[in-house]
Amino acid sequence: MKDNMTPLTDVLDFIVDNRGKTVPTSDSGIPLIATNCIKHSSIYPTFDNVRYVNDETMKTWFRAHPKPNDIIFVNKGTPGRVCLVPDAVGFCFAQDMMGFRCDPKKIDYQYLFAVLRSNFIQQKIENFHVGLVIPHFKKGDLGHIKIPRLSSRQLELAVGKLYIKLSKKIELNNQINVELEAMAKTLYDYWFVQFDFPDANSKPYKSSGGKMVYNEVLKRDIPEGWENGSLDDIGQVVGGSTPSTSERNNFADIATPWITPNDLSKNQGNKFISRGAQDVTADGIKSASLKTYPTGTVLLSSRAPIGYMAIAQNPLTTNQGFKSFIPNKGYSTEFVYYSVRNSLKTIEQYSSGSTFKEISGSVLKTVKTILPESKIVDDYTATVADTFARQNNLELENQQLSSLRDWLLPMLMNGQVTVSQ
DNA sequence: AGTAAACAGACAAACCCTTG
DNA sequence: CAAGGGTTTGTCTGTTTACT
Repeated sequence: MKDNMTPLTDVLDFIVDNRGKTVPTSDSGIPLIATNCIKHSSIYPTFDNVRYVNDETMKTWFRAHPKPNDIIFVNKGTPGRVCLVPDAVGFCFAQDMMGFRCDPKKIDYQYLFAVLRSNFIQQKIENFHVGLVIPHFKKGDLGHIKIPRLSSRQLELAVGKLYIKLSKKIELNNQINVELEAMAKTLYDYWFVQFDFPDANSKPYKSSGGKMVYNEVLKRDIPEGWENGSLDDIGQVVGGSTPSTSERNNFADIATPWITPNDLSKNQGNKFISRGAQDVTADGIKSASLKTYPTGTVLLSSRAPIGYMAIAQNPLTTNQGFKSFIPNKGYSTEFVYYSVRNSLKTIEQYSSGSTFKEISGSVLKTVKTILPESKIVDDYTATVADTFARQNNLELENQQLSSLRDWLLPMLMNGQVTVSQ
């Protein structure tokens, strides 16, 4: 790395620091973010499990508040995670993190932000962890974090801006995906919940007076010709398993993809999955009598967090935390996906267990659902197939963008690659 | 034998206390 | 009172045990 380094503390103007004391919260008011809101999947803090403080607390309790373009630095739990403070701040923060305010005469916040997120600095930070119980980064060690400097401030700024631009493109793709998802879901609801699928004259069926028949099992009117059924009717329900983890031969980096709920929680937001953290070998498959599921299988986590869903992008298998639907009963992946999603509330209600909730395969199979005429299902599939393909492409593009970003950053930092300004 | 539930450990986050 | 540390709480998940 560069020989030209500046201690982190030398480029900062101020540090927002509210560590060590507990904020009184209230039911509403100004959002109070905690360390779980600082994630590298987002440039800005997210508002997960956010709590609130009232005006009075906001004004009097804190030592300081973050300002736009401050860099929030987590120093407890998983020290080193950083996010930027957006232009409209809209939140305050308390313990276990600090806010770095850059001295604009000395460094651009964009560059410092990119550097702090680099593996190079993340590893340095890890080396300073203290605490026997909880990893902890001491404020006093900030001066030991050395920031590599480039030949000019202009170059640094360009690097920082490039990093942020790539990150923003990734987040934009994610937003597009959220909207595509809403569209496909809305269409499902419109066709199969409200029954306003296009009739023979391309008019919405129910609203245009399409014939409805009372169904005893579902206890409501459904379009004539449709039937009641259960989730067992729309796909083959299969459960995964875990080979003995003490037997090293059961696992490998590249073999048959094997998905655990943990892979989906890390993958959050992604609709398609190709592989998890570990693959299982032929030995592992044999010892746990695992079955491989085909592309297009709909995965549903069935333990602890019930309801993580994903679609197999290639043949794979899962651990025991999943029940999956192989779409081999005449209903498409697209239809199965939303039928299951639409049943999640019931599935959660049917789950049992004292330590944590779990839905068993046999109970899952009994969850009632509607079985439309196959032509309507086919039409739906044809309509949303393109949306699914676009979502998949955007997810793949994001994987490429983030690996590009993470590959490029160290090259830029050590001068192997340069940016035209 | 295969599936479901319980157990227990790991981990992370939120919170609180002590010390200089 | 700031800063550094631990305690508590809660969640997640692989493994074991129990039950068809």
